[in-house]
Amino acid sequence: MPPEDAHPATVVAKLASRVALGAADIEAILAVPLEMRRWNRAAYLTREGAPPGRYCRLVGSGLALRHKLTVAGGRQIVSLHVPGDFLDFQQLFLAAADCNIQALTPMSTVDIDCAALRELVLQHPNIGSALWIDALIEAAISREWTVNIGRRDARARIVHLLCEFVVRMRAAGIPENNGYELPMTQEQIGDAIGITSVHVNRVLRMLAAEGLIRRERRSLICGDLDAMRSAGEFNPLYLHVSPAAAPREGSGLDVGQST
Amino acid sequence: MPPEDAHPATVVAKLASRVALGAADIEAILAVPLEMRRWNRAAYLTREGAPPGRYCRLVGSGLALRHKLTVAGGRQIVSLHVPGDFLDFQQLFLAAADCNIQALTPMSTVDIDCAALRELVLQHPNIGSALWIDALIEAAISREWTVNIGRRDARARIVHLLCEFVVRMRAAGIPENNGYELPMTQEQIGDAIGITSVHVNRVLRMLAAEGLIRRERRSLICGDLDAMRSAGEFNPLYLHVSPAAAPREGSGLDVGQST
DNA sequence: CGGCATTTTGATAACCATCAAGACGTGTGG
DNA sequence: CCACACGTCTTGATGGTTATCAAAATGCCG
Repeated sequence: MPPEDAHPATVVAKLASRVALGAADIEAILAVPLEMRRWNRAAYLTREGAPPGRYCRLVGSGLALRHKLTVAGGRQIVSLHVPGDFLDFQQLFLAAADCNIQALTPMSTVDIDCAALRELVLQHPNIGSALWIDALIEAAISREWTVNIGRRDARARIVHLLCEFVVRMRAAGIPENNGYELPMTQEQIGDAIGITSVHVNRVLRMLAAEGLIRRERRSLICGDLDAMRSAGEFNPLYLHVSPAAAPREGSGLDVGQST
Repeated sequence: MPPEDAHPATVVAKLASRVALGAADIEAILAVPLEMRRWNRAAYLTREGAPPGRYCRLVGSGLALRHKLTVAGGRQIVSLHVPGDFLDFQQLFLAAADCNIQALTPMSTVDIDCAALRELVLQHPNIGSALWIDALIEAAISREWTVNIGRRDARARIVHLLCEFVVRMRAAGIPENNGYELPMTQEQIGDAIGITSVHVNRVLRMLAAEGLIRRERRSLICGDLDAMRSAGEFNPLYLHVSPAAAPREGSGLDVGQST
């Protein structure tokens, strides 16, 4: 399933989706050395506390996540990353990673030399803007996760997670194939929304019984999107997807302004 | 209590704390028009959904917070901001605010013209780096809040919040006066860590009975810092405070590398 | 001094965690 | 191709943490 998409065009396309690039920008990007790397499921790309590595990576194909472990042995997944997402801006400017980065599925990354990318960001305003936008959206997503975990019940949390996943996959340009499958185990879902896998199981079968979701193998699929949106209190404003990029009115997950 | 500290030196000092500035950088900063503004307690600086305003602000004195409201009427505070913190990088690059910004105490902000700051960030690599560092640390804090809310019980959550507050105030250079007072109501504390004010009350009196914290008026004060750190599973790595900036070994809140 | 926000306390119930054990599936190796 | 092993899912029983509701006490501010 993961394609062989590791060339510079990936990076150009990613940045161009955020901001208009000039010829000089594109030339500069193409001049930066890139590498593609493949990762097995569950492979660690970075560990908490590790000093910056040589590369700053973005997801080429597949899915990644970041998580932190608590002293008590608990685990909290703090973010999910779809193709096109940068994984570790921290590498560029901070002295240590504050969380673990792990492959959720078999995946590939496009690895950019940190020093070169830092130059690109700091010397080319358009590229700098594009990365700023990415980082700020990531921060907004993180805040919404906090809200989700802090102020919604288990049912709404799961639904909200799924809604966000669908909108982000669409915005990333991943073609839909009878819905998007979220390939997480029930334990991983629990770790993402702050409940136990046992409770995830019970809520999931309730949702399936209601027809809100479908379940296949190790995956979840959105069923009734409109119902999902209201059940999950989902308002995609925080994803800052441009209306142009958000496909299909009436699909139940429009990007509107409503409060 | 809030001083009259709105001149450019505040901004220079803030940025210089993150990265070494050259003469040209400082000159550029000093050339940017600044304004100081005062806010009453509970005043809204920004509302969710609002388009970018003219100014990007940083806290001069006092405390601010950001929060989001849920459809069900709940409220989640997603961040707390101490003097020196930038409040809304989003203004610079995104089309709408994704959460509300509100004054926790009477406070002042240093307001920087957005266009001018954007120029500064994109044209001056050192200044760009400084803001990147700030934004990345803010993101790391947001992730830790997610962990706190998702995977710790009410007692540890409160203690963790207090520990973080102390370290951040110290790092911000706020002089300590028999400990730092966190001036939040029990309802606000509940909204920050995802529990109800009633439960906050019960946990708070337990903590006070143990001597872990002191309570005065509408404030909380750290008592036994070493005990706090372990009770809150607090590891300040994620705050990325440079060891040099972290005062006083043995104070119980050292910035170490331990997992 | 009065009004209002905040804190406090108690009683009850909901939601979710925990523990345990069995069923199911999926991938691997013989 | 089958058998086995292991991860994942499922289910039940029980208990704990926290929410909810209500009301009184306290303290702050004008």
